[in-house]
Amino acid sequence: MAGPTLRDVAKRANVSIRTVSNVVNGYAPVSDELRARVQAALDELDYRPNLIARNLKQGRSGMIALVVPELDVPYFAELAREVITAARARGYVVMVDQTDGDVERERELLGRNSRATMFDGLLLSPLSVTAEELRARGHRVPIVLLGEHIFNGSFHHVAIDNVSAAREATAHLLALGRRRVAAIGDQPYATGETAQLRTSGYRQAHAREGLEVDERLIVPTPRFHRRQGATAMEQLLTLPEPPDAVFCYNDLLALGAMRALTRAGLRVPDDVAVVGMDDIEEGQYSTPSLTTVAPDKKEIARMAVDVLMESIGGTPRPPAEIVVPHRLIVRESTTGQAPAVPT
Amino acid sequence: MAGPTLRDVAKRANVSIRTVSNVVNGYAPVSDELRARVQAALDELDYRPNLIARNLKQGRSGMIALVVPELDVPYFAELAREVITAARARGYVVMVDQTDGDVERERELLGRNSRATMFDGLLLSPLSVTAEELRARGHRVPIVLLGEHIFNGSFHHVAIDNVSAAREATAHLLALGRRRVAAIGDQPYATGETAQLRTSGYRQAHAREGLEVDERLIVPTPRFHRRQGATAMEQLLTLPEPPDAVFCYNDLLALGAMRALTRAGLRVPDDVAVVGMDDIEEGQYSTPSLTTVAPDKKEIARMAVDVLMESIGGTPRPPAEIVVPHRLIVRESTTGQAPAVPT
DNA sequence: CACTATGTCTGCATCGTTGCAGAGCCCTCA
DNA sequence: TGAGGGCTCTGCAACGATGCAGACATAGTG
Repeated sequence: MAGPTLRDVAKRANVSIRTVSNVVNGYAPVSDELRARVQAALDELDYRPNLIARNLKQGRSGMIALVVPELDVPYFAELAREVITAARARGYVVMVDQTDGDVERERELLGRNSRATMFDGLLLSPLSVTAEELRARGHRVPIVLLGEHIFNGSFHHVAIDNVSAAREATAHLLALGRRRVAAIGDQPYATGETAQLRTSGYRQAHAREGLEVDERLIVPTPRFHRRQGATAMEQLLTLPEPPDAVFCYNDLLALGAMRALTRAGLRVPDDVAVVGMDDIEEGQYSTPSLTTVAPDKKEIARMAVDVLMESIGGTPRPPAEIVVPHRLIVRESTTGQAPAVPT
Repeated sequence: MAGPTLRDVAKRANVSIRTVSNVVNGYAPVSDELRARVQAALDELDYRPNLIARNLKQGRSGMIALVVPELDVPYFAELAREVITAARARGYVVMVDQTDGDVERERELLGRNSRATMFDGLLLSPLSVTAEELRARGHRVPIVLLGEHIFNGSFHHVAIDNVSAAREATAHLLALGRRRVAAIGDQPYATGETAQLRTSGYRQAHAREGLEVDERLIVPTPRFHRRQGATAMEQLLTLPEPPDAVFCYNDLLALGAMRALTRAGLRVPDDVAVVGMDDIEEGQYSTPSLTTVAPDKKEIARMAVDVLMESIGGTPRPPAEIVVPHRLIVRESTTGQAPAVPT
């Protein structure tokens, strides 16, 4: 089972362990003849370095962990892809874990026996655990927060400007002449900070147009899945004056809402226009295709990994809030116009 | 940066390193008084065990790797979720990596300096690398193959019965009275073994009904993304006698195909019925919702992890091909009937 | 020719943890 | 009283690799 070690190779080539190590790593000059002899032994035994041992000696593992609530939520899957790619470019591999939004699971990360010590750094997209709590618990491993929770000065944090993003999405609907614009996805409680930012963008857009917000049009949802979007939409349709547009706090909610609208026999965007957030690929292929606010995921991943690398590298900057650009992508669900080709 | 070690704690509590280790692990009996003293020191220093050192000593890491072509392909994301859950139940964590279907990246896994040595086992969903090649290269780590490639006797392999699955999907379309059933996703070359199995199921379904297959209705696609589905569908629509149904080799192709149909002004399923494979969540919320063949992903993940654990545990069984159940889920894209509630 | 510089190669210590074997100590029982 | 046994606790070695300092041989210099 266990493979050959440096010692085995050294014995076979009749050299010191250290020399084999040097050949493997190309660290020190080794004469051609000896190198050949060692290389032969390496090949014959099919030597593979034991990375765990190397890690122990070097005090680093070359691994970072990415912790997200749910990996099968497209936004996180797409983000994970970018993080893996970005980390790879820096010579790191990524361990992906999901917490299912379970506070306990998120807390485990910080606990006494957490696996966190195995990693050089942590990228965390927390759902339930608060930054306060994160700070309170000891942490020995550099952490960068992704997308969720507001800045509290304790951690690096990479996200888009949620208020502007939501304001622009809502403004787009208002500019189309819609006057009863609903919002799906508010979370008026402690861990719903991101959702609250979006609600406040939604309000700002109305305020700038001098419009009142009908509070009944703001529908909170505990989670951001298709199902909640559908349910919220159904609920909105029972209002005496149903909405003529909906701003959903992510694309999954929007897709669920569109599904509910279609089922109710309504047309998108003719009867109700729909906007989402996240720009998941699915929204390009839905019927109708989905207008959305696209965060620059590549950039989020790249910045997060970069900042984490810096923290690991030992030049820790003071915690910074890094704002990544976003842009509104207009598709059929608000204009009825098919864009030329799905991008 | 570096945290306190057992030695630091031992010094503080004025006991031997070994005793601290015993307290941490609960291995040996320790008197209450001493345990309290050690525990106090542990708490004061906020000791966290160095898992890398533990791993080195114990010769296992408690990590397995899951390697998939693309993490943002919903099927793989959903599978990854199940694998992570299944592994977690067995006390393992999962490192997820993606190869982008790049042969080189897949080969790296097996190379001299592969990270594979860091893991106790490997779950591999290969796209380009052949099982032959996998076998040819040395591998010291237990490997279980997922879903792709046919059995060649060298590895454990977990998958559904692709031939039956494709046959049932096609038969469903034929049973609805469709007579020009197209197939999107064939891959008539070395690494397209899974696709070929599906094509052969497609042919079997026709044969059982005594029907000829129009070869022009079989459209190969290099990859299984929405875009290829749309392109293939567009191509099919240019035929003198376009199809009245399509069997797509996965759900993404099917969603792309539906998008192309809608854009061409055709109705699903009235003009063209569509079936996919994989049962990704997106298909429950598409318009129309998507009829599909659902592999039991939970079971795939569970079996794969179980078999891998066995191999790791040192009771290696001879490589087995494990067939996991699947079932046809009928939705609007073939019958026009909305199921009661998206499940 | 003595002396330093250079180029190769090696042994020892170490990373932080756990396995193993055994040292004390106290208690029990013949 | 003394042998035997159980309970605690400890030191040493080892997992497999790398950092460091130095040994040795050869080459270069005045």
